Amino acid sequence: MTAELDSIDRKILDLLQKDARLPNKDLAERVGVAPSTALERVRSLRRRGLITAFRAEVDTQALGRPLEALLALRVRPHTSQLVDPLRAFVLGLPETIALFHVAGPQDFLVHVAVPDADHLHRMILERILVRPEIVHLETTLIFRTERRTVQGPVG
Amino acid sequence: MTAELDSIDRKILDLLQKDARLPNKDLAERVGVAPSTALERVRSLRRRGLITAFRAEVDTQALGRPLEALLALRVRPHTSQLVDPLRAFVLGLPETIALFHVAGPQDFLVHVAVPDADHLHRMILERILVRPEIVHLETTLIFRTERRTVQGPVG
DNA sequence: CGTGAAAATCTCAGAGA
DNA sequence: TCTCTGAGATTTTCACG
Repeated sequence: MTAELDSIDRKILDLLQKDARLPNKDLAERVGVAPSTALERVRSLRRRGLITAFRAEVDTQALGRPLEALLALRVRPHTSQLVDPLRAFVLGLPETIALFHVAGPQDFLVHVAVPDADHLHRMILERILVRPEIVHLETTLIFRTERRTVQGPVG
Repeated sequence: MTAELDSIDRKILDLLQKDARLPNKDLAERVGVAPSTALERVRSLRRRGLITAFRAEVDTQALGRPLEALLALRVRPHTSQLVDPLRAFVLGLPETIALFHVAGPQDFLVHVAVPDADHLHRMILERILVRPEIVHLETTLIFRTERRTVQGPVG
């Protein structure tokens, strides 16, 4: 079937989340199968949609954007006529890292990385708040972001 | 120096964020240099800390955890004696995808992926709120998460 | 799921701009 | 300092058992 994962699949997912470039030969050895088998497992995981992409992670600090923040946006009226273009707009901003469309009074959380507080301030005033559909904005500075690898079905 | 990026570096960062497994030969061709040069560029980007990792992205929905949420935690007293163990605890939860340590009254935002609302509910009651240092928790459901590739220095 | 061999790629030393 | 060429070493990949 489509969602059955055995222990080999789970090990592969774990290893490739830590290093997407792990050579197939090494991957095979670490999970205890032949390289051809590992290759087919990885392909299957991609086909079934469990692995969606292989991505390089870039350090925004090294890129000259050491300051991260979350912008909580309230959009009114909350219709797709307004929401869809806004989403496209936000994702088009070079400062944006991620966008969460959330339930509750704050409709969007925008994760941004910027060079400094002044840049953030100007960006908010000159590019975000000028949009009339945004009726409220709250800024939260991020001290630190940490990510985990995702394991299989929990609990 | 350490932070200078030319247009080739920027193209490489862009391409590898979209596909970390792009063969070096193809990468070289796309950015217009010899394979050996592309190889050295990528190594240099890693050495200089611009590329921090190559990771496979896993679909939490396909993994049986279709529901995402953000948990805003307030920790009191906000001392490293309490905060550091809490951070380790949260990052150890299998439900956790990411952890933001933020400024403001909500000290932490925990991004989680769970099988369903019931699981989320039980997790919060039985594993989070039982910790006495957590004096407040607010749950925000996520309808949709979207990520962008990170570009070079902004505006 | 594994074996084995062909095809493709990676990687480095050496040379050149 | 940065890049390219060329070729040997390694890996990827597939047909078949």
